[in-house]
Amino acid sequence: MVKVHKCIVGDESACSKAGLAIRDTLDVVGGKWKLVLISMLRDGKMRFRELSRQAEISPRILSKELQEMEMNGLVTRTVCNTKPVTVEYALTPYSETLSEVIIAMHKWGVQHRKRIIERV
Amino acid sequence: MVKVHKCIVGDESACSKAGLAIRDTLDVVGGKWKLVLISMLRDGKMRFRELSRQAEISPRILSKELQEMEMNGLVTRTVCNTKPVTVEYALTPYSETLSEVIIAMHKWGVQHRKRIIERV
DNA sequence: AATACCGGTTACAAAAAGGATACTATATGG
DNA sequence: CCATATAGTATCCTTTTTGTAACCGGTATT
Repeated sequence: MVKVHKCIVGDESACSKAGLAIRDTLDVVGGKWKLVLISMLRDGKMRFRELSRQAEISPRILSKELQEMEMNGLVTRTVCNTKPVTVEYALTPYSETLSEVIIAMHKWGVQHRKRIIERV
Repeated sequence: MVKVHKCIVGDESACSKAGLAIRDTLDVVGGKWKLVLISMLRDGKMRFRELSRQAEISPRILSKELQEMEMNGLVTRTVCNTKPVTVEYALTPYSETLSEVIIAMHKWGVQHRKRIIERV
């Protein structure tokens, strides 16, 4: 399940110009939910239902997203021996390499919202 | 065409937990192409065909993406009085507020690719 | 006239993403 | 026995996104 874009050797310029690195990142963390979920999990581990409710994401999609993120080494899935079985999702250390991205996007979202609202 | 997510007043916690700011950012700059195009335009203005060829993006999609980015104040479109009419697309000053995001994603893409390749 | 380049648009098709609903199975409390 | 809660899965369907191919109007070259 390794995803990296083809890059012709010696064609560095074209590759970098076409935003190869950006596309690699988007392959792992693109889409509507992954960055949002990671952002939420930064406050601490959460259970499936909890994530589903707070993000308002359907179980089907949530399940799929979490599996993909697990495969990419971004989250761990832990089954707990509780009365009704619960499952905890938590970020891995590797996911912390994404913090710059998350923080930058969070900051931008906040300032952009201000910009939009202030000029009503 | 203003896009910001609803946020119930006084419900700050739930909103921030659900990654509201991240979603706002993704609304403007999410999808397969916008960040790639901005990243390319950071090296200087480009014409329509140039962008289309280098990014390997079809004219239809490119046109749509550029229009959306123009509406969001991220790029400018300038028609030039040349032999066959050419059109230049360039980043706006506002788009520079995205540079942290772009740089972070670029860096992550590069390091992630390394990580993937080194453990073949 | 024929060709080719520019910046697109139109019509159509395919694929990916997302969502609604119901349902599995286990277990607790009433 | 019934309701509720847990974590999902299965099925079906709609929406969004992306792509392909052809084409237009204009200009320049051959």
